[in-house]
Amino acid sequence: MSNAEWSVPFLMHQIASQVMASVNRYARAYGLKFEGVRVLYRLMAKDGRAIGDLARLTGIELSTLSRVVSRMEARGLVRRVRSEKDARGVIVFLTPKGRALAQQERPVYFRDYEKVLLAGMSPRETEALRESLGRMLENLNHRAEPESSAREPQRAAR
Amino acid sequence: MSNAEWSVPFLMHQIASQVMASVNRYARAYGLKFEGVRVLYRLMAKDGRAIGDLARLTGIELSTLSRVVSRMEARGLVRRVRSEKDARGVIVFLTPKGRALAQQERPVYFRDYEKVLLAGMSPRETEALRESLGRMLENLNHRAEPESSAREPQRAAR
DNA sequence: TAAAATTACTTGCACTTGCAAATGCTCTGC
DNA sequence: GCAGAGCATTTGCAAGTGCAAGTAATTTTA
Repeated sequence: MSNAEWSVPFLMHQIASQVMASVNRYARAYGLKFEGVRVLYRLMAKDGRAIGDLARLTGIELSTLSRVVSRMEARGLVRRVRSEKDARGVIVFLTPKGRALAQQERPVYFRDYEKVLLAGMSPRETEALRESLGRMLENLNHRAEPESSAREPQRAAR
Repeated sequence: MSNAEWSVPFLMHQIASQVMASVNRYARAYGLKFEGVRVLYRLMAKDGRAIGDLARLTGIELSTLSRVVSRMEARGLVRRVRSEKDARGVIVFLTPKGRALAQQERPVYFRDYEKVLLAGMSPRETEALRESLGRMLENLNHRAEPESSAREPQRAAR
């Protein structure tokens, strides 16, 4: 029975957090972090989204995302517009500047990091990997917490 | 050409950060976060490690880790001992309490989260996945930043 | 063998985060 | 058509984070 540090969740975390740290260092030059980059790309795929939709799509916590968007807005990458249909909601749009940045930096995240990670793998292997990742994401979204299997955290050690 | 949000680094991040958030919520009951859990497990595999080694192993930033260890120490889970061989170094040991906690909670992270992620996959598929993850981790550790492929971040937009 | 460089951590600081509470809208039932 | 419930988002606050600058010990170098 191998070490917990080699379980899939830990491996994923290890890899993802290293990539994220690297992206953060890189993206600092234009005032973004990984989360901001992700928002940019989501808006590239479909512009004009509610904050809550972005949060659900990216898995970023709502209040965090609200502030991420604020910073992006301050940098002129996106713009908030109060929804006309429902004045509670805020719709986020890319500005031309934001669009240009996404276009310009896309290869870095989309191709370069992927290239590093997938180095030495066969197309068959990367295809299988991509599929497994998709599956895991679905699994997560359908059953977020693993309370299925056990007790609640009941110790109030705080 | 598909969307950047479906590239491997992004997928990994999405999955890992959701798991991490879930672990954080769960582990809060006994005052830990994912990083603390990881330290616990690393020490279970081999007790008595230098802070720097732990940082390298886990990929956690050194100063962050130093403080993670401080908090764990304050909770009585680990103990710092100044190294005798090299008085610059600090060796971190599990306390009985820390060991007990790791033992008790291991299934949650080791089995339960893995179960959620891997639901519906064949043994063959999970084996391939595990191998791919290992490969990616190696790739990262051998070539951390993707500056290989392109320009430096030269805009000083700050 | 003493200054200089290096290593191993820790700390100060400015900033970011997540939760909980607040704000400001909209819908429901009566 | 208005009180109360329910949403979408923002904000206050108490931690936590990463970088840069310390501190302290060791190794290198001249």
